[in-house]
Amino acid sequence: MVRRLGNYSRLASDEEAVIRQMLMLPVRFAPARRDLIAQGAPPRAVFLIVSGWACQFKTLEDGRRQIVGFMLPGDTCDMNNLVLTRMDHSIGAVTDVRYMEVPGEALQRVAMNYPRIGRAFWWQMLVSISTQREWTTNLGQRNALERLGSLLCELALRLQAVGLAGGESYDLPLTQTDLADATGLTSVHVNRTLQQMRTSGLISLSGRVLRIPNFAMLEEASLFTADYLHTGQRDGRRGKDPFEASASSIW
Amino acid sequence: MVRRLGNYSRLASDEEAVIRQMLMLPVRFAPARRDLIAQGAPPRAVFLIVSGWACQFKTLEDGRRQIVGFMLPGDTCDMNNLVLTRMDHSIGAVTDVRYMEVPGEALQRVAMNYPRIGRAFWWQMLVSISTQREWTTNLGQRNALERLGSLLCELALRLQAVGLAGGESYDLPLTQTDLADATGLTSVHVNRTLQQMRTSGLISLSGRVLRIPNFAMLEEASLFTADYLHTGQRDGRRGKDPFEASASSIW
DNA sequence: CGAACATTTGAAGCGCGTCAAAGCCGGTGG
DNA sequence: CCACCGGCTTTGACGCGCTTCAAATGTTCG
Repeated sequence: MVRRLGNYSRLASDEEAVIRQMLMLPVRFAPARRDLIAQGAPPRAVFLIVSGWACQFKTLEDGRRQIVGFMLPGDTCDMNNLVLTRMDHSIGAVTDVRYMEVPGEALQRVAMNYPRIGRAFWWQMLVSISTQREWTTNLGQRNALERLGSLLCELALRLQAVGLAGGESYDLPLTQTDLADATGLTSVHVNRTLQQMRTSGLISLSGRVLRIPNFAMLEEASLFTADYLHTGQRDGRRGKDPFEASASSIW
Repeated sequence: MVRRLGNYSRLASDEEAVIRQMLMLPVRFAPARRDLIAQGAPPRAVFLIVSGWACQFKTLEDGRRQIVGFMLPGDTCDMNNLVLTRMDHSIGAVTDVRYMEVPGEALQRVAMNYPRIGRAFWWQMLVSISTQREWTTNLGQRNALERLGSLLCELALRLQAVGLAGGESYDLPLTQTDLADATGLTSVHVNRTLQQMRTSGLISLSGRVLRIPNFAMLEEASLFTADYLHTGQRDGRRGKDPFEASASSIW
């Protein structure tokens, strides 16, 4: 689960041990659709997703809702919690979620004492900013098909990075309403656009299984490039999954 | 200029001195519309804006452009540069810009040795994530008037935080095309929407001077809330500018 | 004074939203 | 095992917000 960090900075075994040590924490549970923490609440810790999907979202006064990011297993929320005094967004469970609440001090201490780990935290935080910028661009410049396509590409790569997407398909537990809230569209239009993507062979989606028969084709149709995920290539390590071959075209 | 940091964490005079020391760097210059650094380039340092406005933007393959944030005097870009290997966005000068390139190592060293300063950096970074989330929401959920209104509110508060907006007006060097690229609209529609905002008395804008006669009214019309800027209230210090009175209603 | 650029205006069209109703489940209880 | 229910998906008709294209009108600055 916390191989996420290993993705960013190669960790020695003692460093891994320290992390595992830090994570000797009770595993909490939230059923689907329950909030882990709500906008406006005082933050209490850093959330680490153990299993299931969660999402970060903001709510406007009149009820409109924007999902600003998804949290997959191994992801942590930003460290908002260590410094700021109020949550400016909520974190909600998409599916049943098992998670931990890691005390800020523990994180800070470990990050201080183990520079490589600290560096991994930094990396993670920068990637999350970068991703947020990409979402901004997604909503500002892309049309419905491109938005959905880009989102599905991002999820594919992120899931695969934690071993939850093999081959060319993955489990997509989002409803069309979730997709709508994430892409700034209506669920009706998401539905129609997904159908269009199906008939043009970009994806197949039934039940909760999404299949992307030709990743490169979807990337192109969506104007997706994976650079913003900064899937580290600094030390020459790359995955060998079929997915990645095309995703890494720009590197 | 770097009272920005002081906004986040009250700094002792020796800490201020250290920062000033670190900033004994040549002041560089970029004319309006020139890029400070381009997407794809290897990052070289952290940019600190001394005077003028810059913007961060992403460009899609087909030329569409999304401004993902503005950098005002006193702002630094994120520390992308210390960790990641490629810029995933460009930084461009909106007006003539004077700026510095602060070496990553210097920043790191200072942040390590002076915890309060380090904390201020953290704060700044978290605020920038938070702002990016707000922009995502802006583009995803708000209509043209609300998007423009929210942007103008944000700029008002940020300018005022560095002493560049007094009373109820400020200098807005953005063209309508810039506003369009930032809000995901076309410049034509920006134009029409601005007119509507003028006739309804929300703003007056001529030349480069923007006036917001009634900040609270604009906030309400735009569904703007300033919480995401996290203008620290942790130690009871608040500004006393007329602007702020209304902006802080939710606190 | 004239070129380049920013703002403004008009007319026409399309992408996406809205509203509403109809299928399609999976789950629950009798 | 079936009846029923609530939530998700799908479909249709219609309308509006915003885009597109094009041209006119400032405005700035060499």
